[in-house]
Amino acid sequence: MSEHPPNQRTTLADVATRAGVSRATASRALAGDPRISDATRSTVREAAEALEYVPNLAARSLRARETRALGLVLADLRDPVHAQVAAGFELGAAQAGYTVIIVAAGGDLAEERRALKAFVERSTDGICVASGVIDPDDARDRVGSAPLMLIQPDHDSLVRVPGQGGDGVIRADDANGVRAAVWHLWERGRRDIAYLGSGERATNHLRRLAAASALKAAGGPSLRSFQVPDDAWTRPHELARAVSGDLPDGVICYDDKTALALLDGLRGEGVAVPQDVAVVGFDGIPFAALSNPRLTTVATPVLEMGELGARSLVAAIGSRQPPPACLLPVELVIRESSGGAGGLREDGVSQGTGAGRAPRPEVLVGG
Amino acid sequence: MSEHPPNQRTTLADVATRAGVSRATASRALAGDPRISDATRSTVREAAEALEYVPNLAARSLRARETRALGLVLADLRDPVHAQVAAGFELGAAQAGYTVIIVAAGGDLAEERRALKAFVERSTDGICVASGVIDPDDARDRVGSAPLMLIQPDHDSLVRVPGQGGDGVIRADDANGVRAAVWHLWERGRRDIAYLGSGERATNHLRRLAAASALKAAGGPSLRSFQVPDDAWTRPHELARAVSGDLPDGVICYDDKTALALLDGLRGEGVAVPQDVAVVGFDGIPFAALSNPRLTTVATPVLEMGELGARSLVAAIGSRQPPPACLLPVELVIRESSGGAGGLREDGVSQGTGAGRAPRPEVLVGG
DNA sequence: TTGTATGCGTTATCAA
DNA sequence: TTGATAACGCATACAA
Repeated sequence: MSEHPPNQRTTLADVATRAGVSRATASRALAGDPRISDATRSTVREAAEALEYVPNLAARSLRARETRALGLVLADLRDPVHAQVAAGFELGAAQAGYTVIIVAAGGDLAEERRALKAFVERSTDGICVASGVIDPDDARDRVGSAPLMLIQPDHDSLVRVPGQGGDGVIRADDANGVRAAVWHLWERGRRDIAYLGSGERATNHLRRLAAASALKAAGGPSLRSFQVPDDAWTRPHELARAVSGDLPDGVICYDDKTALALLDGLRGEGVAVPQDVAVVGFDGIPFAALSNPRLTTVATPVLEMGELGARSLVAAIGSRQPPPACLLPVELVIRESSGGAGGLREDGVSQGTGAGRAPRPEVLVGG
Repeated sequence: MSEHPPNQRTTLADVATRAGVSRATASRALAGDPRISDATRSTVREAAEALEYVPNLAARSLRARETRALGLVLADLRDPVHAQVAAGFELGAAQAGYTVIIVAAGGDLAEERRALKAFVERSTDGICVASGVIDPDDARDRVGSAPLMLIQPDHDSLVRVPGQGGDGVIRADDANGVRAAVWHLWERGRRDIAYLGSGERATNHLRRLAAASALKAAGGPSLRSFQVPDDAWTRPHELARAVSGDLPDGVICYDDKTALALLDGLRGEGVAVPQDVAVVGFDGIPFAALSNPRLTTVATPVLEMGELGARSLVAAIGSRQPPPACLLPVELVIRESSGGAGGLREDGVSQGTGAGRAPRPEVLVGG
């Protein structure tokens, strides 16, 4: 506390001095306090302008006990789905005047915990975990009194709790989407249907279970199942070989990345899609509409989920109520990889996910 | 300052009290100050543990004049390239113990300025603008004394300044990459080469100019040129129609999104790639390796650029030196859409960009 | 309508 | 080795 590196930032006190008023008055004037006379208000504003005053939010936060910042933990920004969620979250936050701190935890439990701790240290006004592997209850414990949202949590407890999940959980209706995919394949005459799973976590199990039960309900044989590692999509040959040995006539993939890689790999094997096998993806990333053949997929409203996450947090901050749970509808987008729309037009690519913005009660079919 | 919502967070004072020491001692003990006796240190640590003490970074920042936070402005997280840059930036920041505030400015100048202001208000220790449209000098003015990095700035001044650009500018060697693409097409016997530009900003012009001069240098005819809006990739038909009316035999696209959409659109028009026209993209996004035909592209080290951005900021913060400029090499990845590697093996998809991590002096060819 | 004084939770200075 | 105390920059309760 002695070296004055001469470029100290101008502070409220400087503004006050220049305007010839007290710090309190300067503060109130800039805050738009109605009790301040127009004359002083403009004097102060001019002084602030002239000195290029920028408020110090650390100080303000300390005093006001709010940071106007939200924390977002996610697995990996490189993944188009997570990036989309992040984009929506940032959008929702920005609209409400909040800034976003993002931590990529790589699907690692310890990292997720560290991220939560970082957010608590920074006193973020709200915290969101997207696709987290952390136990929701554990997460709730760690965030203290800050409102918490969980978007598509990937923890086992979710498999046991069908439907919405607890407070503050935003989920897509994965089960319904997978069901629609199975029905679609069934309707196209496919009977030897397989689920190609990637990763070993809860959402994967959930989707597999949904596929199995849908196939059973349709009166089909039991679901075939393939399981590949998380990063298998980076090795299309391997992916295709896993499936082509005993080729089903329909494959529902864990996600679009995997499905697109499978398409690529199958082409290498000389397997024709959809003639030899129909392929369905999951997520509805934009590139699913640009593949050859174009990919039939269960589109989830990822951007909307992120946006809703942020909005819910903001609402919870304002109301001091816990944010509600929400189950968002998904949409089966039928394209070439499963034989096409059959008379209906196919949908094109869009900036969004292909899913409608407004929650709708049923699984939608078509584009 | 009177209502005690009983769940006040435990503060350092609480820890000190419980440990029976002064706040100063508690602070030093937790900071690992060597002058504190082992006995008190552990007493304090236990107290902190027992009370689940979490330091308040706002207070610390206020006092210490550093936030250990970095600000990142980018256009849109939905874009795979920007998301990749963000991922690299977050990675580099996290490795150095910094957290990242991200603002998506949508390529809008006013938003970018607002973002910079927000970062200054939050006293981020360093600021990075990725693909910003803001004038670099303007940006430097606005960040005050905080170190600033610019990753692939998209401002006209960059067209005029070949090579590196000023301090703190990280660029990929776009011009060289485009040149390599032109040579590649030329070598494959393509003569009627076109550039398909998207957007109206500087990087687009830069790439077009590079293509034109390379074609001229090769002794070819003058470069044909198509220009489509930023979001044209969401309308593949339109994109294809723009080109197919007077079809060139080689097209270099502004980016991979556009190239992939073009592939899709051309398929609709019955145009064969690469037989009728060779297509080259730019960026090296993972899905470029999964298209059908797989996309030849100029791969840029996007993840590395983000990571380098963060590292450079951290270095600048430590050294109080302005961060240096850096021009990163790109890599022409030859795949099917331009006729394939011709004897060389083609590369597969990888998590990264396909470009080498270490800067290398020349444009690389092949996978 | 404005000013005075205090405290938000830390860390650093100085003294013991 | 530790403690008292003063800031950091701001917003507010209370006085005037």
